[in-house]
Amino acid sequence: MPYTPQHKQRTRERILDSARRLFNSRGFADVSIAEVMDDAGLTHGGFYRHFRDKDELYAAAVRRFLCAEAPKPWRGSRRPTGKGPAGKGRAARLVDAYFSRDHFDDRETCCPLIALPSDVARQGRAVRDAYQDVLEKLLDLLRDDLAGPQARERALSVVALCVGGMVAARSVSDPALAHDLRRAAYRQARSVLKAQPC
Amino acid sequence: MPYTPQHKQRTRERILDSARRLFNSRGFADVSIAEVMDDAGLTHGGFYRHFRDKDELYAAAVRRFLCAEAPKPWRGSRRPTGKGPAGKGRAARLVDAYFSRDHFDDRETCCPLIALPSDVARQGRAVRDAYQDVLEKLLDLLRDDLAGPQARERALSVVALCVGGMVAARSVSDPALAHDLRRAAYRQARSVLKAQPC
DNA sequence: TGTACATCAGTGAACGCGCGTTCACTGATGTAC
DNA sequence: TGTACATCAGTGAACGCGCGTTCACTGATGTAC
Repeated sequence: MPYTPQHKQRTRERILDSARRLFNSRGFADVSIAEVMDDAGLTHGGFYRHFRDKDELYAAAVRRFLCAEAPKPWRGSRRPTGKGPAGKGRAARLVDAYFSRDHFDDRETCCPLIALPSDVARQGRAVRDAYQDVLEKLLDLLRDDLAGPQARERALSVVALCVGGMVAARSVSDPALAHDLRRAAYRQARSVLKAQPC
Repeated sequence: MPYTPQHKQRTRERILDSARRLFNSRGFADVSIAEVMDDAGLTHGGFYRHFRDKDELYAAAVRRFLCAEAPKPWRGSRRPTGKGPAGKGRAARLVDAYFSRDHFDDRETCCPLIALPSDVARQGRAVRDAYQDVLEKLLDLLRDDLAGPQARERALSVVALCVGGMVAARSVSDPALAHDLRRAAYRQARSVLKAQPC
């Protein structure tokens, strides 16, 4: 058994990190396998030692966000503007980070939920499964911090606000409108988190 | 002057309708100019009598949704489940239609805001301008029906819920989760419409 | 009214290019002895 | 401990294909006379 199994796995992870960044910023169709391999420091021919085809790479790259150590916006970085109220819950910190300017600007390592949704909607089951895994992870993190019978419903609304606020803001050309969309969705999400079932 | 100017414009509109449906359901990169022209009953060579390049077609196809006579979900069709309360406002009827099962299933002639957002986010200015025009149209329709200083902010939140709820639901593989996302975003949007600033 | 003409929407062959995928190979490395 | 070997991760040329775009052309039609 030449090379250790760890060697192959590390290479695979390098390929996935490259794929994740390239797909996030340029989409599935506009990124070639050769580019991904080149970015990972390899040549294109070796690709098929690691993945069956380009679709399998896509699904694995979407899911990679979960495995990547401490995904940026989910680390609970603090709110960019001023100091928030003390004793903020984990869900609130997550939402702050999700709607942050940094996360908006970060096209490469941002959450795939906002980088790829309409791309993914047209893909096959494997890719949508991966997208769903990421979405459910976000949902769980939010729901853990909410109480009451409406917890899941409220968490689902917040997910919709996260995805919609960010993805619509990115698709619009006027930065002021983008900012307003992001802030309005953010405030609404925060208010859903705070609200007793009203 | 052979052919009437109307002749050329009608052809252009046929091309745009084909492009809109094909881009909506399969995205920008996966649809070829030849397919669009073929769908419009033409051959590919004539394309450049109508558009400078494929990007210009994309921008025009996104905007086409506004010109298309009575865009489906915006016509204020009634809520699919039961009879809503009488005297429903235009914004409420719009939101009902937007989140309807029909609109969710309609990949071809649905609103481009949910069919293309992450695609558009990676495109140049012209395409994002077109996307913004559609988004602002939706925003205006909602805002017209709201009052108070928070009207714009609330309308922006509803737009984020529309886009996020629908696009996330479409990108997920489990139909039950898709349904829950769509319903949660829908209820939240309705509650934002109803709410006095709370 | 009828005819010759100019225009230009639409045709279809051709172009260069980059893609996903295959495959014969190379060479670094863990294992057997 | 040292060496021969088998494995298989990685290389790079090659394949067939479809793409966006160009261009010489055709032929339907409005206009001038």
